[in-house]
Amino acid sequence: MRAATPESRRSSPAAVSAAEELIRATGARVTQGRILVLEVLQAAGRALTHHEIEAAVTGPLDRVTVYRVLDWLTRQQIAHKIPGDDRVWRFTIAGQKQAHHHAHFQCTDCSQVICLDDVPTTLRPRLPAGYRSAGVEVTVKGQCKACVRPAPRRVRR
Amino acid sequence: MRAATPESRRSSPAAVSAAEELIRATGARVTQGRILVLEVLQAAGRALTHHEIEAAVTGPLDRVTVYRVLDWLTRQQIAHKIPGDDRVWRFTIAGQKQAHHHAHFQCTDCSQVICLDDVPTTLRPRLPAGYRSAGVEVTVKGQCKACVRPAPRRVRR
DNA sequence: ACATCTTATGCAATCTTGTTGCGTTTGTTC
DNA sequence: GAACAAACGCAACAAGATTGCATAAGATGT
Ligand SMILES: [Mn+2]
Ligand SMILES: [Mn+2]
Ligand SMILES: [Zn+2]
Ligand SMILES: [Zn+2]
Repeated sequence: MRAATPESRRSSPAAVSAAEELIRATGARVTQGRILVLEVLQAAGRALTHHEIEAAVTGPLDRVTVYRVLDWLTRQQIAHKIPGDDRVWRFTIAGQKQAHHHAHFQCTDCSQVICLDDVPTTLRPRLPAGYRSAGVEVTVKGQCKACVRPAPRRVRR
Repeated sequence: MRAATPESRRSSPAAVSAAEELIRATGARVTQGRILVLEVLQAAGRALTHHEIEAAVTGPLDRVTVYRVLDWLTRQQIAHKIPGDDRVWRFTIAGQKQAHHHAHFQCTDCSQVICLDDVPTTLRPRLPAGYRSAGVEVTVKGQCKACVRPAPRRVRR
């Protein structure tokens, strides 16, 4: 809150990270786990699996805690939780503009997911009587940059 | 193949069911498991989970066999395999017209899936350089008829 | 700085969905 | 019916995710 706690050991630019700020704004506790996981998500340019997040976090953080932090971030709408064709959840930070209507790309080879922020999902599909629409999800299937190469390699998860 | 077989609408044990016909046409073996599972899918008006199919099959049929039959039906393109937000695959028979481009509806409350045959999925999203599109999947999220009622009940799987 | 209260965490156990290996049964062809 | 390959049943396995509970750590007030 107040200006500067003298915290300059870090090579990172901000004394209080953007992640920390975001978490504090929710009113909930600002914990190490939440900061670390959110920073990983913010640094990634794509959707990450639980495994990838756990591996990317600096220092030890329990598997279950990562699950719980991700669940919390999703409930706070700070993160997106995306189901994949490999039955693995992936998570991204939820930018402001991409709040509701945006599409995803998922690679049919390695299952990686990225957000396609500029794809308009303005369909208005006709539903059967009694059904209520709350939004449309568009997922482009195909090959990502890495997998479109001559010898498509199966990325190990 | 020819027009000949008149569709008897009887649900009584037919001499040769439509399911049996379809399976035989693939050239593979016409087994009890395949017939039973396919008949269940044909009778259902929506996408079914492995659990639902196993329960709906008359007589004992091993869990694993149901998985293998569903996998076979999918490879034969007789069935669709649809990923759900609850990490559970669902299966529908693949009608002729809905062969490739059609949308799905998934209920945010009970996770049920139905096919929306008449929704055009004609978007052509712009992908990052190097990415290759192989099709677009459109899923409408919302509440199904059962869950849109005054007291939305969580359907137990 | 300390005491206190609340919430989040670590760890083990458990659950759920789906897969694999292998010996036995069944469908098809001759 | 015999022979052969394909499919099946069963048990074990695997991976992702969840739950229960004792302990640790964040927040708040003094
Ligand atoms: Mn997204
Ligand atoms: Mn379908
Ligand atoms: Zn890929
Ligand atoms: Zn529903």
